[in-house]
Amino acid sequence: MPQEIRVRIAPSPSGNLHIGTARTALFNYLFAKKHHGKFILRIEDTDMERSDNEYIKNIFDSLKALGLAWDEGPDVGGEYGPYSQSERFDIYPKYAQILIEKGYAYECFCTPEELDAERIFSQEKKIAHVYSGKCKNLTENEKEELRKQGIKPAIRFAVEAKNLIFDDLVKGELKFDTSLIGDFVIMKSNGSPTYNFAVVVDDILMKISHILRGEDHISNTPKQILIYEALGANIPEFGHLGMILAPDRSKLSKRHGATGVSEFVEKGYLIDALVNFVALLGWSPSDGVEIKTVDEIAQDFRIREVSSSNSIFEYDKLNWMNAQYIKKLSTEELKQKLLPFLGQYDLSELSENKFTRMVEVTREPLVILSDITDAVSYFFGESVEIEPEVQSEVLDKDVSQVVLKEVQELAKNWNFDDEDALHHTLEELRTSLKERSIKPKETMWAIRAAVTGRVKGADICAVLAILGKEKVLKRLNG
RNA sequence: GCUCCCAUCGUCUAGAGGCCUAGGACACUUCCCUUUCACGGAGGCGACGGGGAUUCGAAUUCCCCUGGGAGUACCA
Repeated sequence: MPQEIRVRIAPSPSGNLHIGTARTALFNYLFAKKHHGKFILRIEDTDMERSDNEYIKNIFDSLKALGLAWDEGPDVGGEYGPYSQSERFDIYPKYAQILIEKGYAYECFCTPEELDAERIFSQEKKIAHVYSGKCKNLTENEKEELRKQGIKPAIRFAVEAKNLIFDDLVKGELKFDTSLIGDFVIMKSNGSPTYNFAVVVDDILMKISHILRGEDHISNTPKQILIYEALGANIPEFGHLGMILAPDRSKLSKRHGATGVSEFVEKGYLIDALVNFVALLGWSPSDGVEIKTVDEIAQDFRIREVSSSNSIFEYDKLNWMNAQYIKKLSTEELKQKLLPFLGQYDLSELSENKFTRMVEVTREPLVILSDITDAVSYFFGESVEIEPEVQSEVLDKDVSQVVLKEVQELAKNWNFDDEDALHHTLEELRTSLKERSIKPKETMWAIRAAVTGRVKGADICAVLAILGKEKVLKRLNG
């Protein structure tokens, strides 16, 4: 690869940063990193009606959170700006004009009605719809006449019929018959460029060397290559990634849960886990070790080895990976990340030390951060809600009643400030009750059920110590 | 309809003619550990969509079918 490697991600701010866009961004970033190139962010906000500043901010924030720092972009600037398409409006007509002068484009005065009629006609004949090209050979006089009628022309690219072949970085050789494309519009009659034209002009001007994007763009590629050729520009390398599909093999949409990166974060997914997971959709590590940092992945990344098929977004593995990343967090880091999910509790009930201890003993089964909300509920409040099954399966049993009666008295003298001591105390309790043929398990369950209202949860000694004598006694008697 | 892309366990994938009685990860499952849940450890279940062709030999190459996906706009 001779020239400088320059890749870009060009999201359109019509929604929060989509997980699919995030993956495309990641692969571009990985490719740039691997080849010591530049990663560029360009905002395609041409469609003013659907663009929103709030989404631009979301895209910035999400990309940053993902750790995908861009070298050039709307906020940081760069040599080839501006990087917001809305600020580049005046540069497109110029290039359209050049194409007209060189005979690669022409003005089209067809009305939407005429165009619709053509389309319906081809549909009925069951052939590929191709614009007839009837405006291609309009004389100057005819054009002048049309203009006088007040018709504003669009500009169409005159497509030459030929076989177009290119070597896709992930799909391999791709072939197209351009006669099936038809002369397409590059400038709308309102003066704004169409997507296919704007991207090419921007990519040429920004010296983009490699275009890695979703395979939904494959059919745009021949049109774009034609424009590159007509403009006499270097044609970049293309690589089309498979799509990310929902488990039902349809397009991933809100119906399937979160689609935006920020939504995953709000649900309690760790951004590192998300990136790692998404990298594994299409890419696989050469050493078989799946948990890796972005830098490690970049070292090992080879675009030509990326899978060319679509992949399905399954939560099972994401969940597993998220749990792995949670395990790697220090308790201090975890405490900070957990805070947003503990809003409904009065944290002042707990000292800093007890709060830390609580996190330590409840973190093990966490899959997503928001799991903490439920996992920790019995630590707060004076009384505790007893689950119905716990009541009938445990508390109502005679053994439990015996145990609790015993404990209610004994606990008054327990040392709740020392977890180790508590541990010994309970061990003694188990052995002594065992002599009265009460199983250790039954002893522990009875206490756990009465104090937490559940049959599962954190180490019971830690729970008792964190709750403290007052709350425990109250619950034992409640 | 037309054009294009894709096709290995349920899912993500390894595999680029013999190393494959197809490997790994997640999920599922059995057992162990254990005061519960979980974690962890040791096993198990489980796939080359179908049919031709090339070859001594095909998951790997070619063709057809089937299935899935995408595009088909003066949207991006």
